[in-house]
Amino acid sequence: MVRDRADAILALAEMFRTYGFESASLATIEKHTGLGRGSLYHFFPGGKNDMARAVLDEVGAWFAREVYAPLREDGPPAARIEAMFTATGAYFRSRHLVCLFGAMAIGRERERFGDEIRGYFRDWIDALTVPLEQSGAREAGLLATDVVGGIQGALVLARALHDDDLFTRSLDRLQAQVIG
Amino acid sequence: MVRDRADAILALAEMFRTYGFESASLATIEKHTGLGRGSLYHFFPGGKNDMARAVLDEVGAWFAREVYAPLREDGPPAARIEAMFTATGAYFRSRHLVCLFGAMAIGRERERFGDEIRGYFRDWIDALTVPLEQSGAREAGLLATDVVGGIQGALVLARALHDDDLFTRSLDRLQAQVIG
DNA sequence: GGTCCCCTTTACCGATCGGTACAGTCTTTA
DNA sequence: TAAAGACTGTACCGATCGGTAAAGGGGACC
Repeated sequence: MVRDRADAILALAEMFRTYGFESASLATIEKHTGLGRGSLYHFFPGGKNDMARAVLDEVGAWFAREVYAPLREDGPPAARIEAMFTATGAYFRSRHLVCLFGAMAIGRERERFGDEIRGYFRDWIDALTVPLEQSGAREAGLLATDVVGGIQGALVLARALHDDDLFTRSLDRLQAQVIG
Repeated sequence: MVRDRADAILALAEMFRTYGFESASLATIEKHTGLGRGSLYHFFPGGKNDMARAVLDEVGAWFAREVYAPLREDGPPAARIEAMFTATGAYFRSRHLVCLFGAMAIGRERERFGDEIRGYFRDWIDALTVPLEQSGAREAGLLATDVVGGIQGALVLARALHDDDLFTRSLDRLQAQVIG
């Protein structure tokens, strides 16, 4: 089960997606991670704040590595954009259609983690702008904003309507909209 | 200040937008509404659950009256769609760019208020589908889904980036996309 | 004036909150 | 084998949580 800090971070991320950051109590965290209070405060001396920061770091690093960096690589822009949709689609589908940064942006956590949230979306939009521009799109920056926003909206709507396929099909339409 | 139940509901809605439903404590609610605990439980015998349901009812009724119904009226479809963007844009801009239903869809409140959340978005999409279809759009239902999702995404992104104008401009682009 | 009813105030409840303290148990290293 | 450091279990802390009980205030109506 949970063996070290890295494992704990993954379990915490899953928890925060399910319960939300503020509503995830330490008792619930203990139960879901299998870690006692002493262990939790050993790995995260700052308590829940440290846990959230570690989770956001992990997720942010994943996106930087698996999404943002590939968007800037060489090769056909359309293929890179398609890879982004594939990667992010699979990511959120296997994570209850919750984007932790998006959820925190909507809630009060925005005050505490504003910089991390802003950085996540800024980096995503900036990275997506690159291949869009290379593929000859006018206003690539605005288009990238609409695509990232469209993905976030699809998450909200799919969760609201309990319709996982809606998310998949929305992403398909977004993709078709930017690459023929 | 808060004189009756209707006033209280407006104050509660403002509170839930700021703090989120689960994180808004009764102490905070007392302070923001100016109502004592006895008064709150007099107006809302079921506690926070009743408060949330009353708030969702009020918001839902507002959208039904000010957004969904006008979308189904007579007249030029494009004008009705434009009116929807104007009304919802002004609504969310004056409410901290938070959609209570969207926020609850992302969070754990979805379990408790799933029917209300689902109804809100279903009604919105269904109503928007009408003028889109009348204006000759192919796949009007899917287009309506994308527009409603786009608005939700714009809310998330604008809050994440602390950029109110981003919300306005995103809505402008969405509008231009569906009505020339 | 008396009586009802809507609303409010206040005190209180057990449960749970996030966090701390600290002794104890492993595993690693010398 | 001994010491050290990484990790864990448990008891505990004051504060706050959502909710309840009951007495009192203040008009409206008879």
